[in-house]
Amino acid sequence: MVDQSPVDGTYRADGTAPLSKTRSTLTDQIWQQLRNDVLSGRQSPGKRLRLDALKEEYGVGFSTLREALWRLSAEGLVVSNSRKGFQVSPVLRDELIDMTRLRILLEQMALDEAIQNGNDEWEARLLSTFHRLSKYKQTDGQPWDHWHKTFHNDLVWPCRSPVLQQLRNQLHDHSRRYRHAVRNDPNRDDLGEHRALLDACLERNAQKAKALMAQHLQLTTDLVLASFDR
Amino acid sequence: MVDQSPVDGTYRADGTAPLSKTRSTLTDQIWQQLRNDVLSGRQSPGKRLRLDALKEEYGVGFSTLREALWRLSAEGLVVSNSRKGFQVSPVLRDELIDMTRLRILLEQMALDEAIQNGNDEWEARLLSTFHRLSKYKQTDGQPWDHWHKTFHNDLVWPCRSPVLQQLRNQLHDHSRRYRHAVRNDPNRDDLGEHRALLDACLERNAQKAKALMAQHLQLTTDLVLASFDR
DNA sequence: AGGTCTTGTTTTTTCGAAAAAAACTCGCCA
DNA sequence: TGGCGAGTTTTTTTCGAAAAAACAAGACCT
Repeated sequence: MVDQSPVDGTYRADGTAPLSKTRSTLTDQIWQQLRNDVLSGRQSPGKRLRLDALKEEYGVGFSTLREALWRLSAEGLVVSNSRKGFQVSPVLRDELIDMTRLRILLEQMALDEAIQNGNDEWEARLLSTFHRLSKYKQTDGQPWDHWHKTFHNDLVWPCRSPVLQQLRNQLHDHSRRYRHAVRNDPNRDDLGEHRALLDACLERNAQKAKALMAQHLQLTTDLVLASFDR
Repeated sequence: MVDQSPVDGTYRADGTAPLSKTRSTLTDQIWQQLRNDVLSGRQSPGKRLRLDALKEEYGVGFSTLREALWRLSAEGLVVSNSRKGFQVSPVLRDELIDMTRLRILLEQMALDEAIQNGNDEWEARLLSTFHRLSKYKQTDGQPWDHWHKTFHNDLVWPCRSPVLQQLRNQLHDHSRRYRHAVRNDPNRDDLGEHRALLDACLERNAQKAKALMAQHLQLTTDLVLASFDR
């Protein structure tokens, strides 16, 4: 169970890795790129991933690609068809429903514990991240995605269960693939929903926060499902 | 999120893959072998995995090994230290505690739904698997591990949530690494605990089953923790 | 002694070539 | 028409060599 978010949590618009003492390996970089492309929908669900084509596209050798692909396949973002190459995991209506149900449960669990343990630093963090999130619209793509994920992570920041955090992240990332499949509803008040969550946390009102979280996740899912059925 | 149990669920004492139309790839086989060795403790926690040594030990080339290792690293069974090779993930007291808490919750959730949906086929399956499990002792290693996992999977077989099943399996496998770290307590009644779970399910007594499950998992954990502190 | 520079050794990372499979083409036949 | 099979092309899988990085052992300096 490796933490699957960028190592240091910093966000860079161009996707470059931050400089550090030890340069990261190529496999790592390509993994990150591919992962991002899959999550953002640039590599669309179900698409066959031919090694030759990827070699061109990402400018690296076979082994590097295959290492990255196996990694993604263990995460479930890519499926490997024995001896018939790789393919971006398809999106399935039922999986989305199933996943959302689990997500709601896990997020609520984490939220409960977060609100129990929350302190000043938490509040500061939340406000700061919310402020940053408010600068972007969902249609802004990458930057919005980044701060959105960060905000949701910050919401449950005081929850001291790495395993739970890990599972949350796993499901969050998977959901992103679905979210990107649809154009966003223009008369939905995204920011408002997040502000409501923020407020409930500042009030330490666990019941309210959990209810809002369920609504928030369910609403997104319903919109995606609606577009599925068209 | 790929299902991480052997593809077809059959068990073979010698660990050979079942014959099928399309032979599986070498990477797949090595992944499975390495995975098993890590879970069974044959490759002990924290151990540095040198490529050269593995090349000898498993008789395959670099790429094959690295693909398998990356896969395991995505599952969290191995950690990759950028440019400093791989190592079996160490076991951590806190992680075990954390994981157990989550496991209890997920298992209970699944159990609830299973008991709701359970039917005749379920009962037959459970009895059959329990019978097979009863033929082995925990010290028998692989075969016991196999039927033990199968039994726990069968307990929640009617739960129709692939995502939940997936997460359960993930945590179950991880726990196995901890379980194997200790000699089993001789005056613990393993089989009895499992029979009690079986009975509660046949009675469709969800409350009882959930309580037993919590006890079952917690007891194992406590034994492991005790040996940690020595 | 403690630090650090140099140099040689080990280990990991990355690449492209060769082997092995799979997919495709096209002619043949029923 | 539709299925079968030989031969060809494409694509994947596997390997070992070469490059790059990490590590270890002394030599030297303060």
